[in-house]
Amino acid sequence: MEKREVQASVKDERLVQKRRDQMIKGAVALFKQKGFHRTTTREIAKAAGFSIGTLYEYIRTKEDVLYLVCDSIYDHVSERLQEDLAVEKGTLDSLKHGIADFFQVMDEMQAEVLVMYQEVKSLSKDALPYVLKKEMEMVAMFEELLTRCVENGELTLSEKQIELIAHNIFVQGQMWGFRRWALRRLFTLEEYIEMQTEILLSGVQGRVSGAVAVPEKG
Amino acid sequence: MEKREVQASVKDERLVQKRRDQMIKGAVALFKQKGFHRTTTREIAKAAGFSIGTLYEYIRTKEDVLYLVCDSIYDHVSERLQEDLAVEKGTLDSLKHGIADFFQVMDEMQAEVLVMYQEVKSLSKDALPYVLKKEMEMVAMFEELLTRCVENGELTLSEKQIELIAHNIFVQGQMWGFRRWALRRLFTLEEYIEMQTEILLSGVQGRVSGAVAVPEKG
Amino acid sequence: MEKREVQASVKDERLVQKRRDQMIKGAVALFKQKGFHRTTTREIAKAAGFSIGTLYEYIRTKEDVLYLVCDSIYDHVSERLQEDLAVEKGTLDSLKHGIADFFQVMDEMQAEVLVMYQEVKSLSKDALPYVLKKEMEMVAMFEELLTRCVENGELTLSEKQIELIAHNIFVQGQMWGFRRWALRRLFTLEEYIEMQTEILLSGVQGRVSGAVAVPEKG
Amino acid sequence: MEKREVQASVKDERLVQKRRDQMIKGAVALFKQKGFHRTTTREIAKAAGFSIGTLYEYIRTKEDVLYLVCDSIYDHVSERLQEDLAVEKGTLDSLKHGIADFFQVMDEMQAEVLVMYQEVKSLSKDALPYVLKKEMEMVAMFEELLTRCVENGELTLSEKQIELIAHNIFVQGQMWGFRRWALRRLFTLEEYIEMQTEILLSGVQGRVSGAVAVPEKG
DNA sequence: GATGAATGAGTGTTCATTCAT
DNA sequence: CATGAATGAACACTCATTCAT
Repeated sequence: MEKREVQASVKDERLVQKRRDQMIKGAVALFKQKGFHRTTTREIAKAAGFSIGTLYEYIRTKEDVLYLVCDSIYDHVSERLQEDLAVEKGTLDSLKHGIADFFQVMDEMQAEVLVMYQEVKSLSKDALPYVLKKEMEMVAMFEELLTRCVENGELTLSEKQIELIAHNIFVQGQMWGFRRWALRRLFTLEEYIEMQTEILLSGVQGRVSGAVAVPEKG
Repeated sequence: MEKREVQASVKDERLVQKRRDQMIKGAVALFKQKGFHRTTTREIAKAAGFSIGTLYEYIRTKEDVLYLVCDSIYDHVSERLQEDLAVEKGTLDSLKHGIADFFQVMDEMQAEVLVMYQEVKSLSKDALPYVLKKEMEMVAMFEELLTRCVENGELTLSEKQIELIAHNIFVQGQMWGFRRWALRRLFTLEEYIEMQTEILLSGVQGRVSGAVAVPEKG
Repeated sequence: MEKREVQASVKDERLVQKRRDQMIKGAVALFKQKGFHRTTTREIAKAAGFSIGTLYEYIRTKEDVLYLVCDSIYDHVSERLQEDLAVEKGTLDSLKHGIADFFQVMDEMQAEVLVMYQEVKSLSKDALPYVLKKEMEMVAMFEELLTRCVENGELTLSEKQIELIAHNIFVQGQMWGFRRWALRRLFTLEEYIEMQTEILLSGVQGRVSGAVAVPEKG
Repeated sequence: MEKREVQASVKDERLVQKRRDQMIKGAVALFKQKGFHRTTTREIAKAAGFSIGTLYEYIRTKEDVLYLVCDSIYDHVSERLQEDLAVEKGTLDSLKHGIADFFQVMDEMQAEVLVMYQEVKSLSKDALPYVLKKEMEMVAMFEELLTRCVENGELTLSEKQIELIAHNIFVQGQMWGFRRWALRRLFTLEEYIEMQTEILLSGVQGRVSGAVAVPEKG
């Protein structure tokens, strides 16, 4: 997908990237603490280590910062997931691995995910669709993983079920990020990964053998 | 739980309630449209049908409005769920019914849920814990439903599994509300309810007979 | 002509007028001193005797202040000129009287005229045509005075000459306002009025009979 | 008159002149379009064909650019008028020629004149008197032309009348520049020149003999 | 001499909150 | 109780100017 460009006055691309990285890092910390709206551009500049004037050499509006943050998050997550997809297997193990990886990234990037999750709606009508599309792409990665398993005969799932389960995985990943105040008291990340995967696959594998329904009938 | 009081200058309790209802109704519409931060107190007053001066007779700060909105939403949802719990059954059907009901409420109150979901973090350190506690109470209702099923022998689940699944149900309910831009294209509410329930229970029921795990072991 | 409305948040029309009068008065003084661009809205508010917040209850943008100033100037000048036109004479004396009156107003409103003259171009594409139209109306008043004299046989002038002379009168009036740094050293207002009128009419009357110069010599 | 110096860091005088010419040319175009205040130094630099850093090698403040522009305009106009004065005649025709020339320059340099006219007041207390003096010098040229005619017996005018008429000529010239939105619809430049000259001289000649109107009638 | 990244004081504008009527 | 005019702290954003390279 085409990158939605955020205009900078400074020409040196390397410098732009460096400054934006500083910016994003500072902004995430602030947004996490006080949210996008309660954070001022001056605070962002300060956290990034430069002046307000310099901040505006690299963005055009405050919203650009938010967009840059969201974009960077998705980039990181996508990159990680792509690695799992690269291994062309279609086995249950590769699926499990993908899920575990995703949950792990969500754990590592907890701050960023939280921010993104609560602030996307603040994006303009211009940037929102772009970010949403990125999200769909990530869901699509899980659809891909699931489809491969189905094609491999490891799972029996309808198209719609694949889509729903992909969404579930995605949301459960985010859930670990933004409900950690509740979940952390109950589970370690490893437990969470294991238990969610188990629930997911036990329900889903059951469909392979039709055995699930038996007790209900019996 | 103790109600966290929002102070009003007006003494007449009935009037206070009436005005706040007007206020909440107007505020939800506005928050849904433009979010808490982009909505001004003047707009809230106008949408509520009275002047800015009057608004401040019934609240102390803008944040009070948000708190009132959140509180009202939870009240509505809780009330609805309590009805399901009231019927002391512990059958799978009653669980299914509870889930369906919850998803339905989430659908009906989509606007409110969305608002609450994206704006809670804007609550002060004072109000946030109170709202979070309410959320825990709702999750606890599902734990209760699940526990009864386990006690009734309809399901076999550990304590931790109950808690996780309760969270899952809750999050999937919210998911219908705030991911509807993606889900609505794939499922009707009925399909969504049916499919999610199926996945949830097939995984979970499988545990009753141990049949699910077999393929994994084999 | 339709008044171009400047929107106010305050409803009480009388109050709006009062506050705007304060505002205009303060603004003219400031604009005269430092020009529109170098004057801050805060300064305008202070000069008007209220806070910056209050200022913005009566206008929407800084430019509104400029428009209000221009509008008010034209209103004052027009009003004064209308009185001269009201007396339906068409004599040379009535023309002289009109010119003298105009120059006098320009003298009295020197500050305002200077401001308007130097700052109109700062008006937006929205307000500018409206102000220009007002200016044309004022020129038209002199055309009217001149036309009556021609109809009365007091002067012999072509259509085009009437238009040009009307413009000349208008510009000479302004000239007294914005070139006073040079003119004041040479003439009193009375002298200026007398001499300009003489030049104007001697040239113009001369066309009728050539008699003009005679009485002066005699 | 002493040139008011604008300090430059660069020593090479030829280069300084070259860069400033580029600068003035670009600045006039921009000032005409958006006025002095709405034009940024960056825009000026860009229009001039070099960087902001370079711009500041040749001026000290933004205001210097305005001064340079004004100065350059007067230089051009003066130069042109000096040519007319050089021919030491003192005839009515030479006066007419001078007026026509001035109006023509005002037409050609319309953009510049407009700019200068509307922005002089933005000059600092330092530069303003200098520019005003230049203006007086130009008025003085017309005084000179008129005085010669009087000395030659072609006109009969008092000192004060000479000064006033010189001002009138000057202002009517500018008027063609900054009121062209109104005048262009009524007159061509040629018509304007002819009609203004006629009015001016008929009034003024009339004083000599009262004969002015005669030829027209006869 | 030329460049352009960095700076931060300053600007127009908004909006939660108060309080006299 | 209700109103809405008044307030001013706070904010996003701009731009003239500097200076290290």
